[in-house]
Amino acid sequence: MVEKKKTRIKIRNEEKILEAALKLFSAFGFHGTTMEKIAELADMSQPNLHNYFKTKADLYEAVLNDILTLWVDPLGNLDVEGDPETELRQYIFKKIEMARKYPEASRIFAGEMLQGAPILMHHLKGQVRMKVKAFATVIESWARQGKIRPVDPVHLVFMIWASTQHYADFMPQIRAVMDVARLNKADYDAAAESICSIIVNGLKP
Amino acid sequence: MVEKKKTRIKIRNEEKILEAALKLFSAFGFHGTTMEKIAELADMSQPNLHNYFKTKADLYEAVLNDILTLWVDPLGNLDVEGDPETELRQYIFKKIEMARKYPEASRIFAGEMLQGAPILMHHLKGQVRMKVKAFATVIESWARQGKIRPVDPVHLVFMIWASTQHYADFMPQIRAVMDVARLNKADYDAAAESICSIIVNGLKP
DNA sequence: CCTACCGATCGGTAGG
DNA sequence: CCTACCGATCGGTAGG
Repeated sequence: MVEKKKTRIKIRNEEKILEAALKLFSAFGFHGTTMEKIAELADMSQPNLHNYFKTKADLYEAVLNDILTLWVDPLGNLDVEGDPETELRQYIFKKIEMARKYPEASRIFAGEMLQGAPILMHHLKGQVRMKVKAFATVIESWARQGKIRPVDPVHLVFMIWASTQHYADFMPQIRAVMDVARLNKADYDAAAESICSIIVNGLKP
Repeated sequence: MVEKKKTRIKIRNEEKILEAALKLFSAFGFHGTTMEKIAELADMSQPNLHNYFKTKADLYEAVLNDILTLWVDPLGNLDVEGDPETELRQYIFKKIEMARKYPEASRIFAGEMLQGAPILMHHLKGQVRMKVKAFATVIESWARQGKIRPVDPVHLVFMIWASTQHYADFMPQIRAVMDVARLNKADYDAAAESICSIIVNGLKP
């Protein structure tokens, strides 16, 4: 059997396809992306893609699943024992950093939302809701202890997610308004700092 | 000439087409929407659409232009003479109300952003930047007068836009997390109230 | 993994 | 404003 060699190439190719697909799907959406373009970017023939992913829809789902772990998981959680200011700052900076490092992932999720999240709905009701519940528990505990002002934790988490992901999803508007060709790390940090200062101060008792 | 009668029907049909196109483009994107489907929803034959809009791209642009006035304009502005809390509350509630009443408009803009805003870029560098400049002037004036804490006005306005539009653009996630089939007016108001309280308190000197 | 190719869909036009 | 239809594109398969 020469399976070993084949398998290594297969794995490499699968990665190349997923990478190319992520870039194109995030930039042009599902219907705006052709298998031909993905094949081109992955440096393969178009029919060959179907040896790795049966259909275009399968490939799209694979891309979504691929980034789901990367997107939802490493977010971590607030430590109820920690100081609200420190914990929230950490959380917000982590989110901004993800918008900076993985803008395609952010955009593909946003695109899914805009279209009603047909594929992601299942995860939204599972993983994502759990994340929010955990977040809410900590916020409510802090409020009870008088460490922060009482606030609806669900709207708070939406506010944080929206404000941070905005820097990936609405990039063209941000570049146009700020009049820069590209945002550098300092710009993202300044954004995170602004968001932090408003939210942290906004939650002071 | 029977032009008068014809014109009236033509105007009515054009409206029907634009309405149908807005719904479908916002739900499925440009490439995910077919002229056939638009025709169906507008209750006309597909070839007849081309009598009103030469190409699909033209129709799409017409939809964008149509909502641009509705979206950017009536936002109004902050009154520098006014009380920061009152003014910001009004602004945020107006934005949430727009997300509630015109979610399709919000989503079509978001979709455009995700794809790099090829058509909207011109307006982003014009109208939208002007709006931000005007907003920034008021914020900075308030900060100088000591009415609010100094804060980067650009990041502040992005924060407000992102947080409010989120309730239109990320509807599926919001419904899944809140575990409701539909958000009613009270839900939107509660969201606006949460956003307001954090931002207004966050800006207190 | 490639060449060749099919069937379906879609935007747009002709012609009345 | 309709019927009929064309040309191009695209996802996917056959067969080797």
